[in-house]
Amino acid sequence: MPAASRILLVEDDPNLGFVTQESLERQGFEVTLAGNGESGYAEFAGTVFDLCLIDIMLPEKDGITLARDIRQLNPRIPIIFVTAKSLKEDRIAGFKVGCDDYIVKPFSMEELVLRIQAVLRRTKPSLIKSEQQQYRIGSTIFDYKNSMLIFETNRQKLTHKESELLRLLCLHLNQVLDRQIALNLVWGENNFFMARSMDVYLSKLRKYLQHDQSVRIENIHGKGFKLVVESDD
Amino acid sequence: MPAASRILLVEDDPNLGFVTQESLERQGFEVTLAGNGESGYAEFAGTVFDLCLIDIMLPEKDGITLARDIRQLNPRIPIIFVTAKSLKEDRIAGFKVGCDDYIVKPFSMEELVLRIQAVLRRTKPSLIKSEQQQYRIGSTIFDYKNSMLIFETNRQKLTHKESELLRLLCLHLNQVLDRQIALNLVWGENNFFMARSMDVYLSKLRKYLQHDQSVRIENIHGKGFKLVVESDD
DNA sequence: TTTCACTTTTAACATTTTTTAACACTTTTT
DNA sequence: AAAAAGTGTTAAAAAATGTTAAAAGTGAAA
Repeated sequence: MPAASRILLVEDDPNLGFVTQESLERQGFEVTLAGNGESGYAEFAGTVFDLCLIDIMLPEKDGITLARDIRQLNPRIPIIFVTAKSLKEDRIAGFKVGCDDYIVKPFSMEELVLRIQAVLRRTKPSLIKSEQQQYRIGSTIFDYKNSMLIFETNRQKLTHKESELLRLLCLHLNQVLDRQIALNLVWGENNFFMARSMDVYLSKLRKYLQHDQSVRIENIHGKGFKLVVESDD
Repeated sequence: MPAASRILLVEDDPNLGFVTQESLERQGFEVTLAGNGESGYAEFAGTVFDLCLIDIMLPEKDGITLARDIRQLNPRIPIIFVTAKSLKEDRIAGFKVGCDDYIVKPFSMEELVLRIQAVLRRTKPSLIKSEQQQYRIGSTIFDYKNSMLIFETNRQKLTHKESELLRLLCLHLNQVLDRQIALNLVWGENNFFMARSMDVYLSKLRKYLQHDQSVRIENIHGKGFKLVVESDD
């Protein structure tokens, strides 16, 4: 069991800060919360972190400046920016290239956690090497790395999007996967047509899994989807 | 471990300037940022640099003038120009001859870094001598320097473009190589026909590598390609 | 210069992946 | 109950990719 990833969270809104800290700690991260850029910098200078989560709009020392200063200390530290929706396109284009990912307020903890894990998986593979590349869905095996579903002697190759969506469902096994989150993470955007496209993909995944009686993809109306596996204990 | 390459970046847009500086520093370069031609010239006169990255459109002293003045001080310094897309063809043709490479805004940091490395490799081979000239792809050896693929007793000579494309894939081993970036770097332009041409090359590379069961070139629809090597650990 | 060998691009056609449209059905709201 | 919103499914359309072969380009040798 690898040590927990250490996250520096810099957020000036105390409420959002506490809630985020708690949620991330519940997910097994070690989180240090700083309320402004100055103390964020001080924390970073004094401790070793695996990732920084920085609000762009900070009083005094803004997030981008802080990120620059932090990178001065450690050029390779992964940084995720938190931005308000109101930011102009060009401003976004500007900082996009300077960070590993970004998330738009208001965001769900679930999406945040998934983004953090994705960044850590890319940048510090050793930290989450234990992450499984194969998922067991009832008596079906989902080989994510090779985009393959294996049931008895049948092998079904999956396309990239099928594979990404199914992986998200697996990560939420027997829990609800929120529609918006899935759209943001797999399709990158969130409009009517992409939503319909996702429905088509869910239909495909259901077809691939239909031979396995103990498995189904349920819809929670207005919320999302749940990959349900009946336990045969 | 060679010392970091020192880059003089002259860019008047502060946001883009900072972001670019950060990203390059993250890649291990030492970057000095100047906000206009005058201070750029002053910096160059006072310090030793390995490469200059100059925006064409600068207030007061424009990029081309600055480059000329800099070359007066050091005729062999590599220069990369940054240009806006709007520039007229003839203007581009004009400055192309005066620099080692150029990149069109908006660009991705990934592409910029690859271009810088390519220029340094050409002009200051000693600075990145540590760069490997041979890549291991599964049980196949790719000898980039000699444009040769070696598998057991088979040797396959590669053409220049085959070799460049394969090298890019190797640099992104098990990661996605963006289509646009590959096109910009290997073909220099990015249109329908060049894209089709690249597909033909990918097909050729697949054929060369097909004997090696642990190697494949995957397509990520709409994104790019990934050279995947199954680890046999 | 012409020829030859080789590289690269273009064209053509097959296939795969993704999106869009259409229609039936379900759930929630009014 | 009727209307509206949401979902399930299938098929068609559009876009992207894989592959092969012919055409065009290139440079060196005869």
